[in-house]
Amino acid sequence: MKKYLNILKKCPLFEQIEEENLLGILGCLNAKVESFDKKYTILAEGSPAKYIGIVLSGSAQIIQIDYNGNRSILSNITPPQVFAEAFACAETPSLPVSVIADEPCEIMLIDCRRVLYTCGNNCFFHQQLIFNLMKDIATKTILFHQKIEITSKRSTREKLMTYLSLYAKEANAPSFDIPFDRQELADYLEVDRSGLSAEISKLKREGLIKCQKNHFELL
Amino acid sequence: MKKYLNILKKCPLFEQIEEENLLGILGCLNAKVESFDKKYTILAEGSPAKYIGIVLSGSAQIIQIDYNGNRSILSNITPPQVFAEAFACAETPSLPVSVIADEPCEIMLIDCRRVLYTCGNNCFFHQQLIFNLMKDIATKTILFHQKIEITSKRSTREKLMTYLSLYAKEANAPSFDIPFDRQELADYLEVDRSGLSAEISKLKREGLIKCQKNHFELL
DNA sequence: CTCCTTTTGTTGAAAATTCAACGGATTATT
DNA sequence: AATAATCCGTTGAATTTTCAACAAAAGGAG
Repeated sequence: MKKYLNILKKCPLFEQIEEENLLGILGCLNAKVESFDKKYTILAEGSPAKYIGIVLSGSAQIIQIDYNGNRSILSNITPPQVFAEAFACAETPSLPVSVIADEPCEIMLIDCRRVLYTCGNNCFFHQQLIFNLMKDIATKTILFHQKIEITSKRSTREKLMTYLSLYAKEANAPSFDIPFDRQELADYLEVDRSGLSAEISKLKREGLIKCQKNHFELL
Repeated sequence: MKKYLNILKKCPLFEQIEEENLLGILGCLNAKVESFDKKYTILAEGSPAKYIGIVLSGSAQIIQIDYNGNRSILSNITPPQVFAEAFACAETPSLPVSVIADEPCEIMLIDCRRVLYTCGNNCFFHQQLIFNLMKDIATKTILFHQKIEITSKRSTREKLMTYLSLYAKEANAPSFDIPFDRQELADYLEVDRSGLSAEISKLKREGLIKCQKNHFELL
């Protein structure tokens, strides 16, 4: 566990918690670490929503696949972000999404009941964890609002430009790398891939953006 | 305040709080009640995100209007639901949405700092409120997932059927009233109103649904 | 370095959505 | 009860998106 401390102390779940207490807390929470290769399923849709996940290395995606096989990407998560926490905390019986390794990654899994309910020991830290979870879930809600703002646009062009503008604002720079390849970006924006490629080319020709692979620049 | 107790004791924010303590807590939170006529703005986009709202009577809508004037409806809220709590708890500087009265309504507004931070008095209840907020925001996140699941479908028909199916599941009945008129439903599904009307007619002709105004039945 | 796989851009045709406009129906107002 | 305002379904044209197929480019494996 020790080698993960540098990541974990930056994790929103452990905000305001002293580093020297962290190892003890992890023990009390019965935290486990697992490794996953690229494309492997970390948490499967339909399985019990009892775990709070933390990305320690690599990256993962939250996805949903409908009965037609269409993939929808809800978000991309990187260290030291938390995932699946809302489902666990809302005590949803089963997960409505899958979490997939986007590259080889190490994931910490914590049974949410260990976080939400006290265990009888000296659990001074529970209140802080619950407060942190509340903040974290609230922040995620904001991100979902952004995704809805993006996908509520009616055209591929507007969806893309809204996404890029928000990303630039977040990155605080007009030039940045996005965490998606073309198909993934299409699945995030909820549009057709070939149409998206065509629209990117058009925006380039019009001199509104520059783009090479997943590097974009707003002009 | 007394006349609102019956609603407030059912409010997710006050879960597990004894009714006899509620009035005192409301005082400590400095809760205010305001009335709004239909179509009036309860909280405006861009204003500081400091209030947690509770619908005491009537109903309200969370909406977003883009630079083209297109309205997007994020959700419809009825008593005793809470709103704007995620923005307040995430300490977002300003609201990215507006809250509008959908019919005449009474709204309780609470400054979120009174909830999140202790005031020096006998604030035994803060921990419970924070726990309740966490649960409530987590539940809202699930609802956003549902909205994304609906709007990620590529056709008006699929969006509508997904919406109706989820609504029927929620209502636990094949027949139900939705809280939207046609234009509002279109703005929730993120589609064109006239196209939506046409699609509803088509589904009726095909015998897949029955519908009169805002009453729907899945066949 | 070569072969194989995956990703990406392009194209054209089919299908769907949007848009504007209109009339009928319903609801609210005076 | 009459009038005004709003809501709703329909239509056809214009625009967009989707879909399928293909070839070029990039990346990975041996």
